[in-house]
Amino acid sequence: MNLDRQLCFALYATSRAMTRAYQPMLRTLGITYPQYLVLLVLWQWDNEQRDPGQSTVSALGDQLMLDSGTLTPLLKRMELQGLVARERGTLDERVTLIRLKDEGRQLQSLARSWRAAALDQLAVPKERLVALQKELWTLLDTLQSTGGK
Amino acid sequence: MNLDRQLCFALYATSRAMTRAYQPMLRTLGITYPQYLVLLVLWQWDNEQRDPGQSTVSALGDQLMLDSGTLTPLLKRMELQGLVARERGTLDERVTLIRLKDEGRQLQSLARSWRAAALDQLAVPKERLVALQKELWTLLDTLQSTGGK
DNA sequence: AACAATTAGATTGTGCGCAATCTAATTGTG
DNA sequence: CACAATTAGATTGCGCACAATCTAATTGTT
Repeated sequence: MNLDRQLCFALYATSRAMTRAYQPMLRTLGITYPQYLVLLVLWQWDNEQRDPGQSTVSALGDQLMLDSGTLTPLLKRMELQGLVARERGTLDERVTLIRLKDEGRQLQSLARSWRAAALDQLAVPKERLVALQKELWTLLDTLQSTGGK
Repeated sequence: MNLDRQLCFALYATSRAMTRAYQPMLRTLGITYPQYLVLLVLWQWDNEQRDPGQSTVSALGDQLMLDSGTLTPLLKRMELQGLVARERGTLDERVTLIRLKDEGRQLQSLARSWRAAALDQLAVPKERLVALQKELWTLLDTLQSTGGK
C-alpha cells in the first residue's frame, strides 16, 4: 500500500502540478484554470462557427464533464469579467446560452503562443506526451464505462 | 486548440474520473478522497514503524504535495472522526504530530480489499497501468523542475 | 544574551467539484 | 386540455486547493 505505487495519486499529483504550471499564463490572462478550459471549448466552437443556439451550459458541461453546480457560478464570474455573455434561449426558455465576447476571444492568441513556448521548454518529447494522453483517454473511457451509473 | 488534444485536460478529467471511481469505497469508509490519501501515508508510516516524532503536518505535506492551508482543516476533520490524533511536539513546539488511531488503522484492510477488487474489474491490463504511472511520474518530475520556484 | 532570520502551522479568502435539492419550462400521455 | 414526467439550470452546503498573511517557536550570528 505504498503511496508512490498508487496510480490514483500519480494522476492527482500530476494534474495539480500541471495546473500549477499554467499559473503564470493564467495570472496574466486574469482567469483560473477551469475558466481556461471553458474558454478552450468556446474558442473551438467559435472557430468551428457552430450554431450559437447550441452553446448551452449543459453542452459545456458535457465537454468538460462538469455539472451546473460548478459551471453556473464559474460562468457568472466570467460574465462579470466581460469574457462571455449569458442569456436565456428564446426557443427553449430553460436553456442558458453562453456567448463568447470579444474580450474572451482575444485571449486565444496569447494562450496559444504561451502554450507553444511551454511545450518547447518541457524536456519530454512530444511523441511521449501524445502517447501518454492516449493512455489517459483509454483509462478515462474504462472508468466511465465501469462506474457508469 | 482542440480540447480533446490537450494533455492538461486529459489529466484533469481522468483524475476526477478516478476520484469518482473511488466514491463507493470512500462512502462506506466515511471519508473523502484526500483524506484517503492521508491515510495511505499514515498506514505506510505505521507499517514501517517509523518514528512517530517525524509524523508532522509538513512531512505529510511533502508526501502529498499539499500545504498547511489544505491539511490543517482536513486533519482537524479526521481528528473529529476519531481517525487520527493531533498533538504538539514536545521537543519542538512548532510542529504538530499526527498519530494514526486504531479507528483509522482498521480502515486499511477494507481499503486494500476494495482496491484489489476494483483493479480486477478494470478492463485495462495491469502492465499498462504501471507503465502509465511511470510516465506520469516522469511528467510530474519535469513539471516540478521546470516550474520549480 | 540579543535579535534578525528562518521555520512550522494556522488563518483567511476565493474558487472550484460535486451531491442534493429546488424551480421553472417543456414534453409525453390519455 | 390536464397532468405527470422529464429536462435545464440554479441554489445550497461541504470539502478541498492554494495564495497570502499571521503567529509563535526556534536557530544563527554576533
